Amino acid sequence: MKLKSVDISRTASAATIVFEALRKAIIEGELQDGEPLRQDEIARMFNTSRIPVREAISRLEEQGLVKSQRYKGAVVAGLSLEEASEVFDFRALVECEVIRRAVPQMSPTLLAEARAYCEDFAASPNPMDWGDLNRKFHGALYSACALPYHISVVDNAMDRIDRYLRAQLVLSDGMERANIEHLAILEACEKGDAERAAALTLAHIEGAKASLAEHMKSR
Amino acid sequence: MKLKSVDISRTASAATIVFEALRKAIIEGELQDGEPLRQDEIARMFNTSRIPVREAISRLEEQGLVKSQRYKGAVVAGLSLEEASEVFDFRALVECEVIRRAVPQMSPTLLAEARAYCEDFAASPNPMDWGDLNRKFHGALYSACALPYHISVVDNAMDRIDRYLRAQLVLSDGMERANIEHLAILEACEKGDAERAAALTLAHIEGAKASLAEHMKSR
DNA sequence: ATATTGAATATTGGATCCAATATCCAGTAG
DNA sequence: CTACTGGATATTGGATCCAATATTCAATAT
Repeated sequence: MKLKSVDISRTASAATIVFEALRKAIIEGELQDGEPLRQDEIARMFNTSRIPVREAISRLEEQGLVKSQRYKGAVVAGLSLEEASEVFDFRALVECEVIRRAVPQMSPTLLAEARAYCEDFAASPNPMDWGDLNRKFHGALYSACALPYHISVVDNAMDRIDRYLRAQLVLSDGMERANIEHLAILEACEKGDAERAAALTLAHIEGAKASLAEHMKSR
Repeated sequence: MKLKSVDISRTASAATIVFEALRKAIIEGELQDGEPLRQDEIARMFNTSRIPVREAISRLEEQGLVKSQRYKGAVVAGLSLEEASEVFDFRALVECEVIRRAVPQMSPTLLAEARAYCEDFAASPNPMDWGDLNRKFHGALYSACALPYHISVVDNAMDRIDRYLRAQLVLSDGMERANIEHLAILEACEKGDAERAAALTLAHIEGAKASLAEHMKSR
């Protein structure tokens, strides 16, 4: 039978739609740290009832993106400088290993894809897109490692600090340096030098951590 | 005012109680891989409605302990050998770093506590307790590292493979070897030798991985 | 006998309603 | 004027009901 088929059983429930929208709003920084999430208000915005909203919020809490207190509601979970630093340390540990194991398995197609994201990142005039393209670039490289659990954990770590990185990319000269470092990482990958790619990734993450620490302290 | 006070706002909701009970049942292997979780049945067991049960299940899904399909329900998420192996590799990476950073900060009190768990583990006649005491031992050592995010991530990784480890501890001679390795790790910690503790932890985890692989292949 | 259809049942997803708790504010005592 | 009390309002947690989908199984056609 010739028919463009779709797996209907995987269509999104209302709860999933709300979850993804809230997650996006949080990691992009559209919802401020500490901002309360009112079930009623969100339900009205999505034209649904509070039940799927509650499910979405409880999932976000499990992901560490919101904190809730019984009968008081949920607020966006912000990170202290110490907490954010720890997440960076964690990323450094895991992402270095991921890219080390990814490099030997990168196909030319994948490298071309990563290069495209890298160039988009450098060329994009819209700061709102930087965070996305940054993640797409790194994600493309990491995807070659064939370690789905590692990648899912890194994604969650990234979710927690994404909004701070975005803010900092916009406010400082972080954009320029990020771009130079991306090119260096990409080059190491293209040459098949896993150790160098890992070392550069380490520097990239530690640099971002230091820069963010500077930025958060001054605030 | 002298009064033994309790923070009532942190008392557990029905959803939390169900979540924790299901989580425990899954990681202890009481619920088989692939076993469906019927909302109605669970609700009746806890004498509540399906609403908190659904919230519990959606949290479990976010933790990766169950998988659900729209309108079909949730089942306990089992791991293939490859998936389990990846989780072990991840644990090796993170737990080594955690114990390396924990060793310099271990107080005599903490070491005594860890030794107590270690001895309980060795002496416990009840296989049902082994998994618990094993986690308490490692958890006690790790708690000194003051890296709460790392620890929470390790906990989640452990949740995913706990039931397989338990089954294997019971069925093979894993218990004996685990005990010897625990003592060696503890000794390294007491001597303040972080690198040795990390190396022993690595061997401990890789040994468990190999042993589990053997066990899963034969099944 | 096997495959297909359609009704009956089971199960999940969501809406609405009620109860429990928190928050806010006016009133009152000191 | 300040601190406490009590009620009005807002918000969350849970129960019940309804709609949408899946599953099972009997009936039927080939």
